Amino acid sequence: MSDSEAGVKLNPFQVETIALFVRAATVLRLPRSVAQIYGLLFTTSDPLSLDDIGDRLGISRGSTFDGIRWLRDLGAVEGVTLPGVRKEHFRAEFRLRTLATGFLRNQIQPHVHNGAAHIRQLRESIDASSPDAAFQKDRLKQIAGWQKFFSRVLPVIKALATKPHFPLPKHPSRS
Amino acid sequence: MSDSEAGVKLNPFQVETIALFVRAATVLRLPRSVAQIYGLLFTTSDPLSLDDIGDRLGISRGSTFDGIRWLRDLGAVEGVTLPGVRKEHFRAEFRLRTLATGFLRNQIQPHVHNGAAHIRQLRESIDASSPDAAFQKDRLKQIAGWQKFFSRVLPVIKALATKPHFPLPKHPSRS
DNA sequence: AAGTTTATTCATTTTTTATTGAATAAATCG
DNA sequence: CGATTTATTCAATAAAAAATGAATAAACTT
Repeated sequence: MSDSEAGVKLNPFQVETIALFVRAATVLRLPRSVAQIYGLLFTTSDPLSLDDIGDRLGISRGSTFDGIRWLRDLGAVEGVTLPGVRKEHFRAEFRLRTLATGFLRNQIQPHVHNGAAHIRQLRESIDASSPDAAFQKDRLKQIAGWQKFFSRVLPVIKALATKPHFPLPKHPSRS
Repeated sequence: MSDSEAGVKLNPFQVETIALFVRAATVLRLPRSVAQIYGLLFTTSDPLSLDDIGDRLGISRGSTFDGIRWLRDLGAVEGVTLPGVRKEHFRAEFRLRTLATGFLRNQIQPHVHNGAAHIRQLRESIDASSPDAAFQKDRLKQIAGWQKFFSRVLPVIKALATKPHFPLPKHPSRS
């Protein structure tokens, strides 16, 4: 579906920002609608309802709901209850630490954790009496090293995302 | 397609390892065949030809070729010329630094780089005379901050992957 | 409680992505 | 050189993922 239909309800800044997020989502292979929804909320100062969102983006009720759920699970969107208004409304969370933490927690961590169990299983598949055993043990060691790397690098990334001024090569300070 | 057909030509360690890589590829949303090929080469001590690979995995010539090209572009596989053998053969590269560097270079860096140009374009979409201008400038600042974060965090990951004993910053408890 | 609005599910359809394999090109050999 | 093997392309097909929207459930109102 073209964006032109939705475009009439969005200002140029929103159109451009949403396009940027959609490209980013493509890189991360996340659903387009998720990026659209986040982009819309990110560029809208007041919280929006599900209907508001679907209406302005021209996407279906189901996609809107699924997208909001995905974003909320991640911590990228939070629901707000407006006084005297029944429909739940939503607004974007955009602190880097929250986004990074949620993404790592939901999308990455589970797999890294499962990986440890799979490595044990891998070890058992080696036939010690085979002439390949030495070679296979070597490869297994390699995989275990990768696993270790990932389990250590994730907290570092998390820490970097949390600290606004993380220690790195000197750079011109912001004005 | 089921793996059973291919399984008969693979030992248990290979079957398990390939399954592990296929799962990892699913997380990274990379094509299954790429993971299969890498897994096969990783668990085979001697280099294999395109025909060897397609034959043992039960995948087509085209997929095999595409997968090898993808892996070779990344630096995860290297071609070797065996003396007196016409067909080119391939073997897996598995140093973490090479893999990480290649992945970042091919899959991530280009987009981060393009991002900088897109942010400039975004700035021009703000109508300074609109009442939203201040809000939009604020959001733009936010996006620019993310961009900065990514452009700085990538080299760090690269560095961590390169050093076998990387220095884990003693980060103070978050507040 | 019934009536109404809002939230959620999920079987179907659409769209996107990956795979196939026959056709073509390039390389190598006698 | 022509014959043969190997490498590469790409249009067609299959498989996977995302989007749709009508149906159902839950929440709220009077």
